Amino acid sequence: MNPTPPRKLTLGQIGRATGLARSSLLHYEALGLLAPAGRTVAGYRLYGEGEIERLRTIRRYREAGLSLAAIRDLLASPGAPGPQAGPHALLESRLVALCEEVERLREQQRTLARLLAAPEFRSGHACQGKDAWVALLRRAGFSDEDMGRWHADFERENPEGHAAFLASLGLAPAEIGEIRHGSRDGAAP
Amino acid sequence: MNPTPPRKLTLGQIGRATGLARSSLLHYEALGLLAPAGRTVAGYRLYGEGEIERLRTIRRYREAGLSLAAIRDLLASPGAPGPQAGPHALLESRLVALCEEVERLREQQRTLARLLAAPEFRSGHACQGKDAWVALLRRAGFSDEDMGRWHADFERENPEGHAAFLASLGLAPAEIGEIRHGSRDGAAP
DNA sequence: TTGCTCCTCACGTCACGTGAGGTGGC
DNA sequence: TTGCTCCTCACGTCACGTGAGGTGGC
Repeated sequence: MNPTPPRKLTLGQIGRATGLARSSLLHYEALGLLAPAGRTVAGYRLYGEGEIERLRTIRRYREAGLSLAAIRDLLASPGAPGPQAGPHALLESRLVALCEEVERLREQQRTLARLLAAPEFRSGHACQGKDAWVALLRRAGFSDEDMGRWHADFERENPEGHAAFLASLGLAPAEIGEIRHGSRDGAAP
Repeated sequence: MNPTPPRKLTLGQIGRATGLARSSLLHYEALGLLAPAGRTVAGYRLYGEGEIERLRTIRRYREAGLSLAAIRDLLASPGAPGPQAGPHALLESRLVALCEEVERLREQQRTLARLLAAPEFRSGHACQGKDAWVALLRRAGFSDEDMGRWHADFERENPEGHAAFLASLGLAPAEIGEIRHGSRDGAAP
């Protein structure tokens, strides 16, 4: 008669089933995000289908970078209650905030490239040429446009330093002038 | 004779001079990154030119996203000692690691967009149309190419969901087919 | 005397990770 | 009996932020 009673999982089992660490699950429990469905006589936590679903939802939100506090609010709100603070608005604001985060990291990359271009770092080391430099920036995710912007910023804030750096890459004077002042008159894409 | 004895600064003053919070300076001191040049009789910390320079260096590295431990190592190493772990290699590896960070955040953005495109979030709310949706993704830093990739991923992993979402934006069937299957035969860039 | 700055603990933040010391189940 | 899993504290991580309670300097 009973259509296979739903199998209950222990902590480690539900962790593996949802791809979360045991410590994470215990942490969620401590925060009131997720309680086990019950316990065995020995005190082992037991979880059912509902908990698995809830954990999958939590995991999705975590992958979207939401804080556990935000997730608690989202799971608590039935539909879309408040005027501004509904779940929809929360996800939207996170989406836009991530854009600012990305911009911050890209700024850090530009700062690092500037540090690496400084004489202290260019001298002692095995002095790399242009190709190695470009390859490094490519690995760092710089597009052609990013590189152009980076050179323009460098030129604006420290023209002599920029020139010295380009020379240290082993570039010919003509090429240096082109990069510094973008005299690409004759070239058509 | 004395060419103006170098003015010593207190904690708050050097904080303002370098753009760092008092708590940060105290923290750096606790970690052994920066010690005051001396103290007044009353115990006030006093900093000189050397400390200002050192703090500016620390700040530059922090802006590049280096950890305080990494900065300690950088400031301790005289030139480029080890085989791999020199300052140059450290900055390079951070530069590349940031690229992976950026990719992670962009992945979070795609996840969020998928969540916002789900029926739960499309229904209850004031159902926005195509323009509002595109504007949101633009604000989040999505390029045309990013949007194209996002739709392609969505289509691959959940074709019906994708179709339903596009319909909920108020698009015409022809437009929907175009986005789903990229039938842009007649268009030339 | 009134603000302002400075001092030294010491605890909080965030999402867990990592033992320590002990027990249950096959 | 041997592994394996589970339990409950409790402290560590990272770079600070934030008081609490008290003192110096103009």
